[in-house]
Amino acid sequence: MRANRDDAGGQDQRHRCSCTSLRKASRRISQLYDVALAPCGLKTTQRAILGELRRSEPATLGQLAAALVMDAGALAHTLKPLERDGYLAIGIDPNDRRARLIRLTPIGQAKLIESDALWEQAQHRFDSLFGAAQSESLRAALTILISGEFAAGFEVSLS
Amino acid sequence: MRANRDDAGGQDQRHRCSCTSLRKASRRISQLYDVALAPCGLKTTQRAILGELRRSEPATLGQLAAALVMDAGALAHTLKPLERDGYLAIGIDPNDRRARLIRLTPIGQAKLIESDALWEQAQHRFDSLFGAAQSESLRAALTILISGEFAAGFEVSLS
DNA sequence: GACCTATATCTGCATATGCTGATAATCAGA
DNA sequence: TCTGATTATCAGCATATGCAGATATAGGTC
Repeated sequence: MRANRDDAGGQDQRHRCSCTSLRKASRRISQLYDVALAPCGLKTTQRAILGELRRSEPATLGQLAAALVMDAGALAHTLKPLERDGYLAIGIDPNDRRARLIRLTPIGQAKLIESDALWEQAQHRFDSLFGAAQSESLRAALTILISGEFAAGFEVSLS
Repeated sequence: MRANRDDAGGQDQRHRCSCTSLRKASRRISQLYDVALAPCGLKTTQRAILGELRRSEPATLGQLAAALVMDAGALAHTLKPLERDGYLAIGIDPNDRRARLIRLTPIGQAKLIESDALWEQAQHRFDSLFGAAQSESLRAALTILISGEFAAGFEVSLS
C-alpha cells in the first residue's frame, strides 16, 4: 500500500512538467485574451509585436526577436501578415544594409491604440479573477524564466 | 515629474500582459526542454501527448484534447506525425463509431520511457535553478489558470 | 422508420514558431 | 585591398495551434 502510494507519487511527478504546464496555461490564456481582442482583429501575439515596436521603434528583426523571446526566422514569418495588412513597414537600415528597420505605420499605431482598451479589459479580468497579488507574483516569476540568465544557467547545467 | 512617472507607469502596465508573459516563458522554457529532449527525438508537446496517453489509454480525440487544453482539430493535426512514426495507433470506437480510440503502440511506450530520463534531467535542472518551492508554487498557479473554472469565470465577466 | 438535433471528427485555411542551410553585408586582419 | 570570420536575414520545411464549415454517427421524437 505504502509502496503503491510511492509509485503513484512517482507517476504524478511526470504530470508536473513545468514546460507542459506553461504550454497548457499559455494555450488557455491565449484563447481567453484572443477572444477579448477579437473585436479589433489582432491576436495576442500580434498585439505583443506592435506593442514592443511602440516601445522601441525602429527595431531590427534581431532586436525584436530577442525582446519577444522568439526565433528571428519565426518572427520574420509572423511579421508578414502584419506588413501585408499595413500595420508595420520594413525598411533597410542605411547604416548596416544587412539589417532591417521595422516601424509602426500610422495605421498600425491606430490599431494598437484601438486594441489598448480591449487589452485592459482582459487584463483587468485576469487580475480580478486570479487576484492582483497573485497576478503580480506570477508575472514576476515568469519574468525570471524569460530572462536570458535563466536560460544560460539552464544550459550550463548541461555539462 | 510626478506626472511623468505616472505616465511611465501607465506605459509599463502594458508591458505586463499576463498572456504575453506566459507566451514568452512558454517559448523560452519549451526551447530549453526541447534541447534536453532532443536526443530521443521527441518535442515537449509530443512527449506531453504520449504521457497523457500513458495515463488514460485508450482516449478519444476529444478527451485527449481536453486533457491537453488543446483544440480537437489542432490535436488531430498534431497526432499525425506521431501516428506516422508509429508511436500511437488510432482506431474507431466500436461503441460509438464517431469517436476514435487512441493508444500508445509498443514503440511509443518504449520511446516515452526513453524520454523519461531526459525529461527528469530537464525538470531537475529547472527545479534546482528556479528553486524547488518556487517551482512548486508556479505549477500550482498554472494549474489554476489551466482549469476550466478559471476560463469559465473569465468568460462570465464578459457580460 | 423518417427526421431533427447534438456530438465527434475531419479538412482546409491561416497564423505561430523553430531549425537549418543559403545569401548578403560587415569587419578585422594580412 | 583581398580574405576569412562574423552577423543579419531569408527561404524552405516541419510541427503547433486555432477556427469554421463539412461529414458521419447517435439519440430522441412523431
